[in-house]
Amino acid sequence: MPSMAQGGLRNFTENPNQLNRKFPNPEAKVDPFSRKQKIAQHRKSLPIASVEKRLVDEVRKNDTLIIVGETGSGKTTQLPQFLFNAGFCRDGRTIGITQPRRVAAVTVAKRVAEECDVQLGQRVGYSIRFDDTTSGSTRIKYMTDGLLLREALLDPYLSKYSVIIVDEAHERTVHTDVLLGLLKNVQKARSKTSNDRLNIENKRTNDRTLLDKDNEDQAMSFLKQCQGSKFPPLKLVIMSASLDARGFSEYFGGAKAVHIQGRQFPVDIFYTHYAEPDYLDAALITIFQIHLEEGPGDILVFLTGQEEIESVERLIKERLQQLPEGRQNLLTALIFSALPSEKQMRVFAPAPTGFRKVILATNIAETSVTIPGIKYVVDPGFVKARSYDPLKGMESLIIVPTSKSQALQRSGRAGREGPGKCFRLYPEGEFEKLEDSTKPEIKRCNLSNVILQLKALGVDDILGFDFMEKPSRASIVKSLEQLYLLGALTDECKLSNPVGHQMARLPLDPIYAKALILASQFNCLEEMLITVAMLSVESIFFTPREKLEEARTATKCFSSPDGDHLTMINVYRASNEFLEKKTVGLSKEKSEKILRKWCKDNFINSRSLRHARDIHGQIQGHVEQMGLCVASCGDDMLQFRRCLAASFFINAALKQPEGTFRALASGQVVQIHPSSVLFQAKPECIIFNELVQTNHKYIRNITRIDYLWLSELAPQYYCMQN
DNA sequence: GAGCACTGC
Repeated sequence: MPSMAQGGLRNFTENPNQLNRKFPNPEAKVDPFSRKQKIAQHRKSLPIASVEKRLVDEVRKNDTLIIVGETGSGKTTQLPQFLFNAGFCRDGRTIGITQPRRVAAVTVAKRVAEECDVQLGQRVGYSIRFDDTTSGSTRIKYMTDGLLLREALLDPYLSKYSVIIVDEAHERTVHTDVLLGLLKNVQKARSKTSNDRLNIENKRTNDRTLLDKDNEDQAMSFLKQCQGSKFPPLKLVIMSASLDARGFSEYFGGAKAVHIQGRQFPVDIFYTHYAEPDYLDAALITIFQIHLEEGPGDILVFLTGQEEIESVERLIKERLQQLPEGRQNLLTALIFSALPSEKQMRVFAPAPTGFRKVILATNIAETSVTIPGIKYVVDPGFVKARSYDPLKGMESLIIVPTSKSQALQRSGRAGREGPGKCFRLYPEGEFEKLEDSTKPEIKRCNLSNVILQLKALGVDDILGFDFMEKPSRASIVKSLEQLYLLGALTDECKLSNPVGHQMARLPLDPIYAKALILASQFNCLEEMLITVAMLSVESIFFTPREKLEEARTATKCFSSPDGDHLTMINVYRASNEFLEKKTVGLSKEKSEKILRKWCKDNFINSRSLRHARDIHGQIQGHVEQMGLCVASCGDDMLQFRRCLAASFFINAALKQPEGTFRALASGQVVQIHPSSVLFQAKPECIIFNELVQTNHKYIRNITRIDYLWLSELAPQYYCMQN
C-alpha cells in the first residue's frame, strides 16, 4: 500500500478557469419571517426574477423558445408561474411542464403549489404513472415526459395545453427525443387548424422539398384523426442546461434562444499531471488525500457500478485501520439504484460531529439524487453505459469515458452549498478530448417500443420521421422486423387490428404486451399478468455479498425447477398470501410496513415488488377493458410454459456440449446469468427475456421448454428448422 | 458466479 505521504505527493494542477461565479446564498440570510414572506423573498432573489417580463414577451412573440438556464436559475419553478400570471391559461387551457424523472415532477409541483399558496391538485398539480394529483382546475401541470407521450395517444392535438415546457431537454432521454418530434408535429398541425384546411390541400400540390412533404404528411395524419377541430396554436418552450442551444434551435427551424444565469458556488477543478493506470487506486489515494489535507466537508466519489463501489468501500476500511487513531474519523456511505431504499437513505444522514463522510455513488448522484453537504467531488471520468447492437439484438453495459457535460455536471455537485473542489483523475488534456455530450439514448437502445408508439400516433413513415437525431437505419429496420414478427404490423407495415392497437395501449415492452394477448388464448392470463409485471421491474431479489448463504436459503423456497418465470409467480403469490393473512384490517401504511419487513426477511427488494404490484394493477385494468379473459391455468404449468414459448420464441436457446448455450435467432454463444434459478441445471432448450453483454454474454429470466414446441407454436419462424 | 441511470393513459 502506498503511504499517505506518497498519496499526498500526488499532484493536481489547478484549472485557472473557475467553473462558476459566486452568488450569495439567499436562504442563509433570511431571518425568521413568516413562511410566506420567506418564499416571496426567495422568489425575488432568483436570477430568473429579473427577466420575467422579457421571458413572457419572448413566449408571446415566438411559437417556440429555447431557454438555456444554468443550475439554480429557478426556471423550472418560476417560468410556469410567470406564464400563468401573464394569462396563458385564460381560455381554460393548461401549462404542461415535462420532466424526465418522477421525483422531479413531484417535488417541483409541491414547491410551486406552496409558492402559489394553493393546495396541491388545485391550480398546481402533478401527474405521473400511478399517481395523479391533478383536477379540473389544474392549470400548471408537472408530469413525466413519458406520461405526456401516453396522453398524446388519446388526444393527438394535446388540446388541453396552451403551452408545453420540456424541461431538462439536454438529457436527451428517449422520451424527450420522441416528444420533441411529436410536439413539432402537433404544433404544425395546430397552427394549420387555425388556418384554412384547404390551404394545406392546395399547398400539397406545390413544389416542395422532400423533407417538407414528409413533415406535412405527418401533420396531415394528425389532421385526419381530428378533422374539423380548431385549436389555438401551441406554444413550446424547450429548457436545457447545456450551454449549447444550437442543436435545439436548428431543430425548431431557427427558434430563438435566451440565456438565464445560474446560481452556483465556485468549484475549483483539479486534474492529475499524468494519466492514471488504475482509476480505483487513484480514487482511493485522492479520498485519503482530501481527508488528511483538506478542511471539513463530505466527499462524493463517482464510480461505475455496485462491484466497484463495494470494493472501494472495503479498501477504504482497510486503509483506515492503518491511520493514526485520531485520523480514522471517516465514514463510508453507498448509493446505487439497486440498493434497497432503507440503505440508500443512509447517504442523507449527516456524519456525526468530527467525522467526514465519503459517498461512493454511481451516476445516480449525478442528476437523480442530490446529497447535501458535498464539498469535494472525486471524478475518475468513467461511466457504465448501455448500448444496443441491433444486428445481434443484444444490449451491452460497458465502461466508457464520460462526456464533457457529464464531467461538468459531476463537478457542479461540489458547489451547491458553498465553494467546492473537484478532482478529475485524468490530465487536463484528456478532458479536451472527451465528447461534448453523451450520445442521445435513442441512438443506443432497442426501438421497438418507440416505433409502436409512433405508429399508434399515426406516424407511419418511421424512417422519414423528423427525429432530432435519427437512429440508424439498421436499428429502425430491426425493430420494424421484430414488431412484424410479433404480429403488431401488417405486411404493409401498418399497425395491425386489433393486435397492434392493443399492444400499443399497454405500457409494456411490445413483446410482453403480445404475451398477454396470447395468454388469454392459452387460458393463463392470470399467470402472465404476474410474469410481465415482475419482468418489467428491476431484479426482485437482493443478495448482499456478506449474507450470500443466508439469502440463498431464504429464496430457495420460491424457486421453481422450471425456471425464473415460475419463480417470479411464486414470489408474487407468496406476497399476496402474506398480505391477505397478516394485514387484514390494517391501514395501508401499516400493511406496507409489514410487507417491507417480509421482503427484508426473504431477501426481496421491496421497492421492486411494490413497483411490480402497481404495474400488475394497472395492466390488469387495461386487459379487462380490452375484454381479454383473465383466467388461470391452475396447476397446469405445462400450459403456461407453452405460452411462454409461444410468446418469447424469438429468444430461444439450445444447450451446447460445453454447457454454454446458442441463441437460435442470432447464433451467438451465451451463458445463463448466475442470478437465474437454472444457472446450475442447464436444460436442453430454454427461452429467455434479456441478452446483455457485460463480462460475458448473459441471458436472464429463463424458462425450460421443449424444443418441439417452437416449430409447433411459432411455425412462421421455425418451420425451416424442423 | 453477477445487476449504469431513467421512464409508461
